[in-house]
Amino acid sequence: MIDHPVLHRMVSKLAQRATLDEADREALLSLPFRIKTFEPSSYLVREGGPTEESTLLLEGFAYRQKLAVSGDRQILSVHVPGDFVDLEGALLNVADHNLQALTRCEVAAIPRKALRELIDSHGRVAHALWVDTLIDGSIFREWLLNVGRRDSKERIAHLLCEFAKRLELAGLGDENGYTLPMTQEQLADCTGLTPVHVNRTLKALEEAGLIVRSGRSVSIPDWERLRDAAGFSELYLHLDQAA
Amino acid sequence: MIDHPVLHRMVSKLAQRATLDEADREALLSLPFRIKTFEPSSYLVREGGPTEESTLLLEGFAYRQKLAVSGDRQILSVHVPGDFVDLEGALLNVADHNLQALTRCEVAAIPRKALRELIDSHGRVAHALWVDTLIDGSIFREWLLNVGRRDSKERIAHLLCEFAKRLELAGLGDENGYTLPMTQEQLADCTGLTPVHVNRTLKALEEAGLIVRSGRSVSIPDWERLRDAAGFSELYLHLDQAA
DNA sequence: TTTTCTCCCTATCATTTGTTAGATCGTCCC
DNA sequence: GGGACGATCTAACAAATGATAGGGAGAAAA
Repeated sequence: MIDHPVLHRMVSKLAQRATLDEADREALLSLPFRIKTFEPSSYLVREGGPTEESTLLLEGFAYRQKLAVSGDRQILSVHVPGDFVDLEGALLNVADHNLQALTRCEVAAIPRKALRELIDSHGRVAHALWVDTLIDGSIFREWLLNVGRRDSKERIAHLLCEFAKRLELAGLGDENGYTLPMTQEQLADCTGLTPVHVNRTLKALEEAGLIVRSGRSVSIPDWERLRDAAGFSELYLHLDQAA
Repeated sequence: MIDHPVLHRMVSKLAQRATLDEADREALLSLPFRIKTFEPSSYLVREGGPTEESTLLLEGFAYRQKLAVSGDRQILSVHVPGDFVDLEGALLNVADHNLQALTRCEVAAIPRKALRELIDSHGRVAHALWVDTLIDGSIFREWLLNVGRRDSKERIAHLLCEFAKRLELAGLGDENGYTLPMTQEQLADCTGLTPVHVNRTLKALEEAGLIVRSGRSVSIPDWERLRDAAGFSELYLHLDQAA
């Protein structure tokens, strides 16, 4: 067991999702793992591949994606440090999507077997992890609404709102702004748009005074206005999800 | 406890997802519940509302949906008899989406409290139910890809392929065809299209010989061709997911 | 039978978004 | 400094999809 600050943050996050006693925390912290580093755009997991390990993201950003037969890519979710990505891997036999590094990132890779033993022996930990996957599911549903039924401005604005909230939780920004670790092409793949149109849309949002950009930093002069333009409501993030 | 055939089908489905012993099955079958009937388009659960009960769909079809502020609706998933819908309700404090009856349907409504006790006391049952929610999550991801990165023909074709597989599993159709319980407007809300365009697209699929329609029955003269046109691969349904 | 209602279907036109092709800008590397 | 590179940004045009409007068919109700 190593002593990485993100590990502790992860444990406190889980502790909000189910009542964990000292033994539960202990069991979580003594999970075996290997530290691995991935370069930007390298694959952590491939669709159709076996699921040997789950990964706790320690540093950097990663995303899940799937490819259409046309080769077009859809980004399914973006993960920040502290996220337990690919928890499905412990329970499902085959990966149904790809997991790719967004920035250079460092992860703790936990063997499937150890994780399953933890789940089988520690009901409350299993409960907390389950809630984690349910919140992931809620975010997928919101993205589905985003891509299916919002126009490009709302769509991008919504994504920016979600990042603001989630980066704030991860201690990497706040409602006033943050540094977006994505290219416009990746934003396009999150929203089902083309890079050209993302560019147009960002420009339009900026002209409307909803955001101010400088490089990849986004600042949000008026959170309420951006939120309203996006139709954003944080309900789906289940931030209240205490035990 | 009543003796509904769908209950037993549900238990065998779960038994494929984790090893369940006799006590586990017994516990599942003796969950308390109330039988309720819902008329088409009535709400079983409302977004933002409390989550008092989870519902096992016994007969009929239901769907989850969310509304954009514009009033546009996105259908998130469609459920068939035997599906344990709204299992999130047992673990999350607030519903993040609506659950609506597609056809007249009959459900067993299980109190949140009883379900949580079952989960806490029967680890293997919890495991099986967790896997169920993970497969739901996988389907959300595929829908996200569908809506985000497939054009209208592929999108509709993909939806028709998924229904074929899932209705087959529920004993309500097969790869040769089935009766679709949805209007074109609802298909539009599943795919992020407009009803007019769904109509055009269905016509185009029929003219291409990929499907034959008669009322709401769809027959599939050549499964391989439809599958290829849709870019459909059943991997994401995790049909293999045995213990 | 007539009425009413919902759904299906189509035509026409409008709009959003996509495509293609480059120009520009900053950074890294030599 | 001078490329080389990836990312951003723009313009002009094309294509897919949306909006509006209404006809028609079938089922249920009166």
